[in-house]
Amino acid sequence: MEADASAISGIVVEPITDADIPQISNIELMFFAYRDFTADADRILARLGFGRAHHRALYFVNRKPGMTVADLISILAITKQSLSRVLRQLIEAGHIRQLEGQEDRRQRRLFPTRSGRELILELSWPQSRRIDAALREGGQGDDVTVADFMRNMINPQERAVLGNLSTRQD
Amino acid sequence: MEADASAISGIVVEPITDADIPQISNIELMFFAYRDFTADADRILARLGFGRAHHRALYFVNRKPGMTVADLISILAITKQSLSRVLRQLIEAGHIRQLEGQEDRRQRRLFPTRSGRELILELSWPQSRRIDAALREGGQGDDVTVADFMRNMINPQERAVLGNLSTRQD
DNA sequence: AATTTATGTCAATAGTGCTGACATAAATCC
DNA sequence: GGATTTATGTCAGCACTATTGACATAAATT
Repeated sequence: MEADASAISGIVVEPITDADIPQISNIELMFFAYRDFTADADRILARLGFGRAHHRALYFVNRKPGMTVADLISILAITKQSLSRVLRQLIEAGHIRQLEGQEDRRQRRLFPTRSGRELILELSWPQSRRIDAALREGGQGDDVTVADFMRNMINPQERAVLGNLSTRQD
Repeated sequence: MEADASAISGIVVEPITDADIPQISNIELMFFAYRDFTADADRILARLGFGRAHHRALYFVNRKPGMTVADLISILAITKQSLSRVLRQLIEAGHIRQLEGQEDRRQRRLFPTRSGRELILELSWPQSRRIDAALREGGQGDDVTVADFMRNMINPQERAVLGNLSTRQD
Protein backbone atom coordinates (compact mmCIF):
# COMPACT_ATOMS: atom_id res chain seq x y z
CA MET A 1 0.00 0.00 0.00
CA GLU A 2 1.18 3.47 -0.79
CA ALA A 3 -0.21 6.81 0.24
CA ASP A 4 -1.76 8.94 -2.50
CA ALA A 5 0.67 11.84 -2.16
CA SER A 6 3.51 9.45 -2.82
CA ALA A 7 1.99 8.12 -6.01
CA ILE A 8 1.21 11.62 -7.25
CA SER A 9 4.37 13.56 -6.50
CA GLY A 10 7.10 10.92 -6.02
CA ILE A 11 7.52 11.47 -2.32
CA VAL A 12 7.61 9.09 0.63
CA VAL A 13 5.30 9.96 3.48
CA GLU A 14 5.99 7.03 5.79
CA PRO A 15 8.71 7.59 8.41
CA ILE A 16 11.54 5.11 8.67
CA THR A 17 11.15 3.02 11.79
CA ASP A 18 12.97 0.17 13.46
CA ALA A 19 11.16 -2.11 11.06
CA ASP A 20 13.42 -0.60 8.36
CA ILE A 21 16.54 -0.17 10.50
CA PRO A 22 16.53 -2.23 13.70
CA GLN A 23 18.76 0.10 15.72
CA ILE A 24 17.21 3.33 14.46
CA SER A 25 16.40 4.67 17.92
CA ASN A 26 19.91 3.98 19.15
CA ILE A 27 21.36 5.71 16.10
CA GLU A 28 19.33 8.74 17.04
CA LEU A 29 20.33 8.52 20.69
CA MET A 30 24.01 8.39 19.71
CA PHE A 31 23.61 11.59 17.75
CA PHE A 32 21.92 13.55 20.50
CA ALA A 33 24.01 12.08 23.31
CA TYR A 34 27.26 12.99 21.61
CA ARG A 35 26.05 16.46 20.73
CA ASP A 36 25.22 17.30 24.33
CA PHE A 37 28.34 15.55 25.57
CA THR A 38 30.57 17.83 23.48
CA ALA A 39 28.48 20.94 24.12
CA ASP A 40 29.73 21.13 27.71
CA ALA A 41 33.31 21.62 26.60
CA ASP A 42 32.42 23.65 23.51
CA ARG A 43 31.14 26.53 25.63
CA ILE A 44 34.40 26.75 27.56
CA LEU A 45 36.47 26.44 24.41
CA ALA A 46 34.55 29.17 22.60
CA ARG A 47 35.30 31.55 25.47
CA LEU A 48 39.03 30.93 24.96
CA GLY A 49 38.97 31.09 21.17
CA PHE A 50 39.67 27.40 20.82
CA GLY A 51 37.77 24.65 19.02
CA ARG A 52 37.28 20.94 19.41
CA ALA A 53 40.52 20.21 17.63
CA HIS A 54 42.40 22.04 20.36
CA HIS A 55 40.50 20.09 22.97
CA ARG A 56 41.36 16.74 21.45
CA ALA A 57 45.04 17.55 20.99
CA LEU A 58 45.37 18.94 24.50
CA TYR A 59 43.49 15.97 25.88
CA PHE A 60 45.79 13.32 24.46
CA VAL A 61 48.93 15.24 25.37
CA ASN A 62 47.64 15.31 28.94
CA ARG A 63 46.75 11.66 28.74
CA LYS A 64 50.17 10.62 27.51
CA PRO A 65 52.74 13.30 28.33
CA GLY A 66 55.87 13.03 26.21
CA MET A 67 54.08 11.68 23.16
CA THR A 68 55.57 12.68 19.81
CA VAL A 69 53.88 14.66 17.08
CA ALA A 70 53.63 11.46 15.05
CA ASP A 71 51.86 9.71 17.94
CA LEU A 72 49.34 12.50 18.18
CA ILE A 73 48.69 12.54 14.43
CA SER A 74 48.14 8.81 14.54
CA ILE A 75 45.66 8.91 17.43
CA LEU A 76 43.70 11.87 16.11
CA ALA A 77 43.74 10.43 12.57
CA ILE A 78 44.36 13.83 10.99
CA THR A 79 47.17 15.14 8.79
CA LYS A 80 50.19 16.98 10.13
CA GLN A 81 49.03 20.10 8.30
CA SER A 82 45.74 20.01 10.18
CA LEU A 83 47.47 19.47 13.47
CA SER A 84 50.14 22.13 12.97
CA ARG A 85 47.92 25.19 13.36
CA VAL A 86 46.13 23.78 16.39
CA LEU A 87 49.37 22.71 18.02
CA ARG A 88 51.03 26.04 17.33
CA GLN A 89 48.15 27.90 18.95
CA LEU A 90 48.25 25.66 22.01
CA ILE A 91 51.99 26.23 22.31
CA GLU A 92 51.58 30.00 21.86
CA ALA A 93 48.87 30.02 24.52
CA GLY A 94 51.30 28.28 26.86
CA HIS A 95 49.29 25.09 27.31
CA ILE A 96 51.73 22.72 25.60
CA ARG A 97 55.52 22.63 25.36
CA GLN A 98 57.71 20.75 22.94
CA LEU A 99 60.96 19.22 24.17
CA GLU A 100 63.55 17.76 21.85
CA GLY A 101 63.68 13.98 22.12
CA GLN A 102 66.61 12.76 24.17
CA GLU A 103 67.35 9.64 22.15
CA ASP A 104 66.02 10.83 18.80
CA ARG A 105 66.62 14.56 18.50
CA ARG A 106 64.31 14.85 15.48
CA GLN A 107 61.34 14.16 17.71
CA ARG A 108 59.32 16.83 19.48
CA ARG A 109 58.05 15.41 22.72
CA LEU A 110 54.77 17.07 23.72
CA PHE A 111 54.05 17.92 27.34
CA PRO A 112 51.25 19.88 28.98
CA THR A 113 52.20 22.89 31.08
CA ARG A 114 50.49 23.59 34.40
CA SER A 115 47.92 25.76 32.64
CA GLY A 116 47.44 23.06 30.00
CA ARG A 117 46.73 20.58 32.76
CA GLU A 118 44.34 22.97 34.45
CA LEU A 119 42.49 23.65 31.21
CA ILE A 120 41.99 20.00 30.35
CA LEU A 121 40.65 19.34 33.84
CA GLU A 122 38.25 22.26 33.45
CA LEU A 123 37.08 20.85 30.11
CA SER A 124 36.82 17.27 31.33
CA TRP A 125 34.95 17.81 34.57
CA PRO A 126 31.57 18.66 33.05
CA GLN A 127 31.86 15.69 30.70
CA SER A 128 32.79 13.38 33.54
CA ARG A 129 29.90 14.63 35.63
CA ARG A 130 27.46 14.14 32.75
CA ILE A 131 28.59 10.56 32.18
CA ASP A 132 28.58 9.82 35.88
CA ALA A 133 25.05 11.17 36.26
CA ALA A 134 23.87 9.25 33.18
CA LEU A 135 25.24 6.01 34.62
CA ARG A 136 23.49 6.60 37.94
CA GLU A 137 20.16 7.98 36.77
CA GLY A 138 18.92 4.58 35.67
CA GLY A 139 16.09 3.66 33.35
CA GLN A 140 13.24 1.15 33.44
CA GLY A 141 14.51 -1.29 36.03
CA ASP A 142 17.44 -1.03 38.35
CA ASP A 143 20.36 -1.44 35.96
CA VAL A 144 21.18 1.11 33.30
CA THR A 145 20.98 -0.23 29.78
CA VAL A 146 22.95 1.30 26.94
CA ALA A 147 19.81 3.02 25.63
CA ASP A 148 19.04 4.40 29.10
CA PHE A 149 22.56 5.71 29.36
CA MET A 150 22.41 7.53 26.06
CA ARG A 151 19.01 8.98 26.86
CA ASN A 152 20.36 10.21 30.18
CA MET A 153 23.28 11.86 28.41
CA ILE A 154 20.87 14.14 26.56
CA ASN A 155 19.84 17.46 28.09
CA PRO A 156 16.45 16.90 29.79
CA GLN A 157 14.63 19.57 27.78
CA GLU A 158 15.83 17.98 24.53
CA ARG A 159 14.69 14.50 25.47
CA ALA A 160 11.15 15.51 24.57
CA VAL A 161 11.85 15.70 20.84
CA LEU A 162 12.88 12.05 20.76
CA GLY A 163 9.30 10.94 21.29
CA ASN A 164 8.04 13.18 18.49
CA LEU A 165 10.26 11.62 15.86
CA SER A 166 9.16 8.87 13.53
CA THR A 167 5.71 10.27 12.94
CA ARG A 168 4.19 11.56 9.74
CA GLN A 169 3.57 15.27 9.49
CA ASP A 170 1.30 15.89 6.52
CA MET B 1 56.20 15.15 44.93
CA GLU B 2 57.04 16.44 41.53
CA ALA B 3 59.23 15.01 38.79
CA ASP B 4 62.46 16.87 38.08
CA ALA B 5 61.62 17.73 34.47
CA SER B 6 58.48 19.44 35.68
CA ALA B 7 60.31 21.62 38.18
CA ILE B 8 62.95 22.56 35.61
CA SER B 9 60.92 23.37 32.51
CA GLY B 10 57.39 23.99 33.74
CA ILE B 11 55.88 20.88 32.25
CA VAL B 12 53.69 18.16 33.68
CA VAL B 13 54.88 14.63 33.11
CA GLU B 14 52.18 12.71 34.96
CA PRO B 15 49.20 11.58 32.83
CA ILE B 16 45.71 12.48 33.92
CA THR B 17 43.95 9.41 35.23
CA ASP B 18 40.57 8.55 36.71
CA ALA B 19 41.95 9.82 39.99
CA ASP B 20 41.77 13.30 38.40
CA ILE B 21 38.63 12.77 36.35
CA PRO B 22 36.54 9.78 37.46
CA GLN B 23 34.95 9.07 34.07
CA ILE B 24 38.12 9.66 32.04
CA SER B 25 38.08 6.27 30.35
CA ASN B 26 34.43 6.67 29.38
CA ILE B 27 35.15 10.13 27.96
CA GLU B 28 37.79 8.53 25.80
CA LEU B 29 35.50 5.67 24.79
CA MET B 30 32.81 8.15 23.75
CA PHE B 31 35.29 9.91 21.48
CA PHE B 32 36.49 6.77 19.73
CA ALA B 33 33.08 5.10 19.60
CA TYR B 34 31.46 8.10 17.97
CA ARG B 35 34.30 8.52 15.53
CA ASP B 36 34.01 4.96 14.25
CA PHE B 37 30.22 5.13 14.34
CA THR B 38 30.18 8.09 11.97
CA ALA B 39 33.00 6.74 9.79
CA ASP B 40 30.70 4.08 8.34
CA ALA B 41 28.42 6.68 6.81
CA ASP B 42 31.20 9.14 6.01
CA ARG B 43 32.70 6.81 3.44
CA ILE B 44 29.41 6.49 1.58
CA LEU B 45 28.77 10.23 1.79
CA ALA B 46 32.21 11.13 0.45
CA ARG B 47 31.54 8.97 -2.61
CA LEU B 48 28.43 11.05 -3.33
CA GLY B 49 29.99 14.43 -2.59
CA PHE B 50 27.93 14.90 0.55
CA GLY B 51 28.96 15.52 4.14
CA ARG B 52 27.58 14.82 7.59
CA ALA B 53 25.31 17.82 7.44
CA HIS B 54 23.54 16.28 4.44
CA HIS B 55 23.24 13.00 6.31
CA ARG B 56 21.64 14.60 9.35
CA ALA B 57 19.18 16.67 7.33
CA LEU B 58 18.19 13.70 5.16
CA TYR B 59 17.90 11.52 8.21
CA PHE B 60 15.40 13.69 10.04
CA VAL B 61 13.33 14.33 6.92
CA ASN B 62 13.06 10.56 6.54
CA ARG B 63 12.26 10.18 10.20
CA LYS B 64 9.48 12.74 10.14
CA PRO B 65 8.24 13.24 6.57
CA GLY B 66 6.37 16.50 6.13
CA MET B 67 8.38 18.42 8.70
CA THR B 68 8.86 22.11 7.99
CA VAL B 69 12.15 23.91 7.48
CA ALA B 70 11.72 25.51 10.91
CA ASP B 71 11.29 22.06 12.48
CA LEU B 72 14.50 20.87 10.89
CA ILE B 73 16.44 23.96 11.94
CA SER B 74 15.21 23.45 15.48
CA ILE B 75 16.21 19.76 15.66
CA LEU B 76 19.60 20.25 14.06
CA ALA B 77 20.27 23.39 16.13
CA ILE B 78 21.82 25.26 13.21
CA THR B 79 20.91 28.50 11.45
CA LYS B 80 18.77 28.69 8.34
CA GLN B 81 21.80 29.95 6.40
CA SER B 82 23.73 26.83 7.34
CA LEU B 83 20.85 24.57 6.42
CA SER B 84 20.04 26.29 3.13
CA ARG B 85 23.13 25.14 1.25
CA VAL B 86 22.75 21.56 2.41
CA LEU B 87 19.03 21.48 1.75
CA ARG B 88 19.39 22.99 -1.71
CA GLN B 89 21.95 20.35 -2.65
CA LEU B 90 19.74 17.54 -1.38
CA ILE B 91 16.82 18.93 -3.38
CA GLU B 92 18.96 19.33 -6.51
CA ALA B 93 20.16 15.75 -6.12
CA GLY B 94 16.53 14.64 -5.99
CA HIS B 95 16.62 13.21 -2.49
CA ILE B 96 14.24 15.69 -0.89
CA ARG B 97 11.20 17.57 -2.18
CA GLN B 98 9.46 20.60 -0.77
CA LEU B 99 5.67 20.84 -0.89
CA GLU B 100 3.80 24.00 -0.03
CA GLY B 101 1.95 23.65 3.28
CA GLN B 102 -1.78 23.02 2.84
CA GLU B 103 -2.95 25.05 5.80
CA ASP B 104 -0.09 27.52 5.97
CA ARG B 105 1.15 28.20 2.47
CA ARG B 106 4.31 29.93 3.73
CA GLN B 107 5.58 26.61 4.97
CA ARG B 108 7.73 24.24 2.94
CA ARG B 109 6.93 20.69 3.95
CA LEU B 110 9.97 18.46 3.48
CA PHE B 111 9.58 14.91 2.15
CA PRO B 112 12.12 12.32 1.07
CA THR B 113 11.87 10.98 -2.47
CA ARG B 114 12.33 7.28 -3.22
CA SER B 115 16.03 7.86 -3.78
CA GLY B 116 16.23 9.88 -0.59
CA ARG B 117 14.69 6.97 1.28
CA GLU B 118 17.06 4.52 -0.34
CA LEU B 119 20.07 6.66 0.48
CA ILE B 120 19.20 7.03 4.14
CA LEU B 121 18.71 3.28 4.42
CA GLU B 122 22.09 2.71 2.80
CA LEU B 123 23.67 5.13 5.28
CA SER B 124 21.87 3.75 8.30
CA TRP B 125 22.42 0.03 7.77
CA PRO B 126 26.12 -0.03 8.63
CA GLN B 127 25.47 2.07 11.73
CA SER B 128 22.63 -0.18 12.79
CA ARG B 129 24.77 -3.27 12.27
CA ARG B 130 27.62 -1.78 14.30
CA ILE B 131 25.33 -0.94 17.21
CA ASP B 132 23.63 -4.31 17.02
CA ALA B 133 26.97 -6.13 17.06
CA ALA B 134 28.24 -3.97 19.93
CA LEU B 135 25.17 -4.82 21.98
CA ARG B 136 25.62 -8.54 21.34
CA GLU B 137 29.38 -8.87 21.63
CA GLY B 138 29.35 -8.57 25.39
CA GLY B 139 32.15 -7.78 27.79
CA GLN B 140 33.39 -9.22 31.07
CA GLY B 141 30.31 -11.10 32.20
CA ASP B 142 27.15 -11.91 30.34
CA ASP B 143 25.46 -8.52 30.19
CA VAL B 144 26.87 -5.63 28.20
CA THR B 145 27.74 -2.61 30.29
CA VAL B 146 27.86 0.87 28.82
CA ALA B 147 31.67 0.75 28.77
CA ASP B 148 31.61 -2.64 27.03
CA PHE B 149 29.20 -1.28 24.46
CA MET B 150 31.37 1.72 23.63
CA ARG B 151 34.47 -0.42 23.45
CA ASN B 152 32.65 -2.76 21.07
CA MET B 153 31.66 0.18 18.90
CA ILE B 154 35.32 0.90 18.18
CA ASN B 155 37.03 -0.77 15.24
CA PRO B 156 38.91 -3.80 16.61
CA GLN B 157 42.32 -2.69 15.38
CA GLU B 158 41.86 0.70 17.10
CA ARG B 159 40.92 -0.82 20.45
CA ALA B 160 44.59 -1.52 21.06
CA VAL B 161 45.51 2.16 21.50
CA LEU B 162 43.11 2.53 24.40
CA GLY B 163 45.33 0.43 26.62
CA ASN B 164 48.40 2.50 25.76
CA LEU B 165 46.89 5.75 26.91
CA SER B 166 47.47 7.26 30.32
CA THR B 167 51.13 6.31 30.51
CA ARG B 168 54.14 8.59 30.65
CA GLN B 169 56.36 8.70 27.64
CA ASP B 170 59.61 10.37 28.63
C1' DA C 1 77.43 9.11 1.07
C1' DA C 2 72.68 8.03 0.15
C1' DT C 3 68.33 7.25 1.99
C1' DT C 4 64.74 7.39 5.25
C1' DT C 5 62.35 9.49 9.06
C1' DA C 6 60.28 13.26 11.98
C1' DT C 7 58.88 17.50 11.67
C1' DG C 8 57.54 21.94 9.70
C1' DT C 9 55.63 25.17 6.29
C1' DC C 10 53.30 27.20 2.14
C1' DA C 11 49.41 27.19 -0.93
C1' DA C 12 44.99 25.92 -2.53
C1' DT C 13 40.57 23.81 -1.64
C1' DA C 14 36.33 21.83 0.75
C1' DG C 15 32.71 21.33 4.24
C1' DT C 16 30.27 23.25 7.90
C1' DG C 17 29.17 26.52 10.74
C1' DC C 18 28.38 31.65 12.12
C1' DT C 19 26.44 36.82 11.92
C1' DG C 20 24.20 40.55 9.61
C1' DA C 21 21.33 42.43 6.17
C1' DC C 22 17.68 42.33 3.18
C1' DA C 23 13.55 40.39 0.48
C1' DT C 24 9.02 38.09 -0.33
C1' DA C 25 4.77 36.14 0.49
C1' DA C 26 1.39 34.69 3.56
C1' DA C 27 -0.81 34.75 7.98
C1' DT C 28 -2.43 37.31 11.81
C1' DC C 29 -3.62 41.31 14.59
C1' DC C 30 -6.04 45.53 15.49
C1' DG D 1 -7.98 47.02 5.41
C1' DG D 2 -3.61 48.35 6.82
C1' DA D 3 0.20 47.17 9.96
C1' DT D 4 2.80 43.63 11.90
C1' DT D 5 4.61 39.13 12.44
C1' DT D 6 6.04 34.73 10.67
C1' DA D 7 8.25 31.27 7.45
C1' DT D 8 11.35 31.05 4.23
C1' DG D 9 15.15 32.34 1.14
C1' DT D 10 19.39 34.62 -0.35
C1' DC D 11 23.69 37.38 -0.48
C1' DA D 12 28.08 38.54 1.56
C1' DG D 13 31.75 37.89 4.59
C1' DC D 14 34.13 35.36 8.08
C1' DA D 15 35.97 31.35 11.09
C1' DC D 16 37.34 26.68 12.07
C1' DT D 17 38.68 22.25 10.78
C1' DA D 18 39.99 19.34 7.61
C1' DT D 19 42.10 17.87 3.06
C1' DT D 20 46.04 17.19 -0.79
C1' DG D 21 50.38 18.37 -2.86
C1' DA D 22 54.86 20.29 -2.80
C1' DC D 23 58.94 21.45 -0.71
C1' DA D 24 62.50 22.09 3.20
C1' DT D 25 65.51 20.81 7.15
C1' DA D 26 67.84 18.19 10.38
C1' DA D 27 68.88 13.92 12.30
C1' DA D 28 68.98 8.97 12.16
C1' DT D 29 69.85 4.87 9.58
C1' DT D 30 71.67 2.02 5.92
